[in-house]
Formats: sequence, C-alpha cells, structure tokens
Amino acid sequence: MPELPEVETVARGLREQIVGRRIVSVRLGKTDFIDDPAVLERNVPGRLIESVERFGKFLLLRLVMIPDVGAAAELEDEAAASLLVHLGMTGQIGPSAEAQPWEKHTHAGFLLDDGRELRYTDPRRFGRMAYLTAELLAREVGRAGADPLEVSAEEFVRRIRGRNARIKALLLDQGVLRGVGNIYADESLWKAKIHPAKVAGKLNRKEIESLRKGFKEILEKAIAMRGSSISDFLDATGTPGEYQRHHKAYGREGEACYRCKSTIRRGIVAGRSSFFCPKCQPVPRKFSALPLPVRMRKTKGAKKRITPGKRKRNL
DNA sequence: CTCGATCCCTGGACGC
DNA sequence: TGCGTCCAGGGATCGA
Repeated sequence: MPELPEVETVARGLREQIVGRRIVSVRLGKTDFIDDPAVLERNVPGRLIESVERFGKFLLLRLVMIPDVGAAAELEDEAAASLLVHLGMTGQIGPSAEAQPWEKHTHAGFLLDDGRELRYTDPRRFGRMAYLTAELLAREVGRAGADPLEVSAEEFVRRIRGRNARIKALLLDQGVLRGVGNIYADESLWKAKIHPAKVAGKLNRKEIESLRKGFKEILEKAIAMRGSSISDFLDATGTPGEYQRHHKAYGREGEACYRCKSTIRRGIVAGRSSFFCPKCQPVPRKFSALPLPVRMRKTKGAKKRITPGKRKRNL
C-alpha cells in the first residue's frame, strides 16, 4: 500500500513525465472517490500541470491557467489550483497512450496535449481525488501533521508527550505525522525496539529520539529503493519497488527476528495488523499477540515461505 | 482524548 | 475446477 516512500516514488516519476503538459480534457468512470466530480470536470481542462509534489501520502499536481488560452471565463476559479490524489490501498496513476483501452478499474483519465492520457486506476477505490482551490488546499495542509523526514526532535517529542494512545496509533495518525502507514510504522518500531502497543506517553526521551531517527532513516532508505511493492504497488512507470526485501518486521510473522532469532509475532494494534519481535520489543502487560497460525509453527529446517511479498494472508 | 465498531471495495487465499 | 467465505487496509464517522 502506498505510504510516503511509494508516493514519493510516484511523484518523481510523474514529475518527469507530465510537468509542463496541458490537460485537454477529463474523462471519468466511477466517481465515488472524487470529492466533487462536477467541479473537477469543469475546472481541470485547459490547465497546465506546473509541478508535481508529494505532501504526506498525497500527490499534488499544481495546475495553472495558461494566459490567453481562452475558456478562462468559464472557470470558477482562475487562480492556481491543485489536483489532489491519494492512492489509498490500490491506486495507481501514470500516463498511457490514448489509444490503449482503459483497464478494468481505471476511473479517471486526463488527456494531455501531447496525446497521452494520465490515468488513475484503483480497484478498491479507497483512494481520493479532488480539485482543490488554494483555500481548500490550505485546509488540507492545516490538518496534516509533521513531515517525518523533517520533524525535529523537539517537535516530535511535543507531539508525543502526554498522549495516552498507543505509539503505533500515533505514528499512523496523519495529523501527527504525515505519510507513515502500517508498513513503515512497524519497521520503525522494530528498529527502535519499541512495542507498537506501548502507550506513547510512557516513552522516554531516548526512545522517542530513537524512533524519530528510525523512521527517518527507514523512509529515506525506502525512497532510495523506490518503495515497497507488497501487493500491487507500481510507480508511475509501472515499475515495482525494492524495499519489501528489506522489511525486518512487516509481513514476517512466524519468521526469525534478524536481531535475536525470536519468532516474529503479529497482533492487532490500532485496528491494524502489527508485526513485532516479542523479545526485542517488550510486550506491554495485557497485550496479547495472535496465536501463530498452525502452518507457521516451527518444524525444523527450511522455512517454507512463498515468494517474498506474497505471504499467505496479510497482504 | 481514545477506543472499538462499521462502512467503503475488490481480489486473492483458503476450505471443501 | 468451482464456489462460498473470510480478510486485508486508509480513512471517515459514530457512539461509548
């Protein structure tokens, strides 16, 4: 599922492919993931894609009017605006040849002035798309948390201190940190040796700083490896990432911890599957891990995992 | 503030 | 081989 590194990877790909192109027309399929389809349909055509940015897990295509290209009078908003795209769980976006037929779950197409069509495809439609005026964009930005790549030790402490929620819930809270999702939360907690169910307010400074450095380093490394392709993440050019090969906790239930050889376990924290090492990441009292599925119980040698990133259930 | 439950949605894994 | 069932998860929402 696309989290910060995956979205960053997509943003970079899109940037070199579509910046400077003008959107000629818009074609929509199912629209239940679009904030206001009519407004989007009415305002996007005619605009130039000035830049592509990532904000947390959002992609932001900055759209500007081209001077003297007419049609301006019909637009409700002539100022700069943005097309916001959230990939949800299964969203993909990238340019295709216009002649190529839409895939089964393609729901939006933006015809570009070079003949290609920028397409959004998302089987589950957990994603989101919206045409945002500067004002609406400011609202989105306003409720977002800190950038995990930039947040200072002090600010992170401030956002964590005194909170009674479990640390993983806070890492996943986009209003605390923007861009961290289930995979990178688990990876960061494993690195910092902190159990996902630990109450955030009980972490000491050292643990908080270890966690901050942990997610920063992990996210940077994951970006360098073009993200993690677990189920079906593909970037703007249809290429999978590599970071899933480096996961230390996520998706490793029943396998040996790379630090201490204990068996990685899984539990539900903040309503999400959470993978952790019960030895390196001391389990809080009253928290119980899920029983290890029978098939994973230690036989003797040869671990029988399937394709990496293609494990049984959780993905 | 924080929790759990529920919903959205589809494909893939699993059991028979 | 085929079919029914369960489950995953980001995020919004609602009630406790």
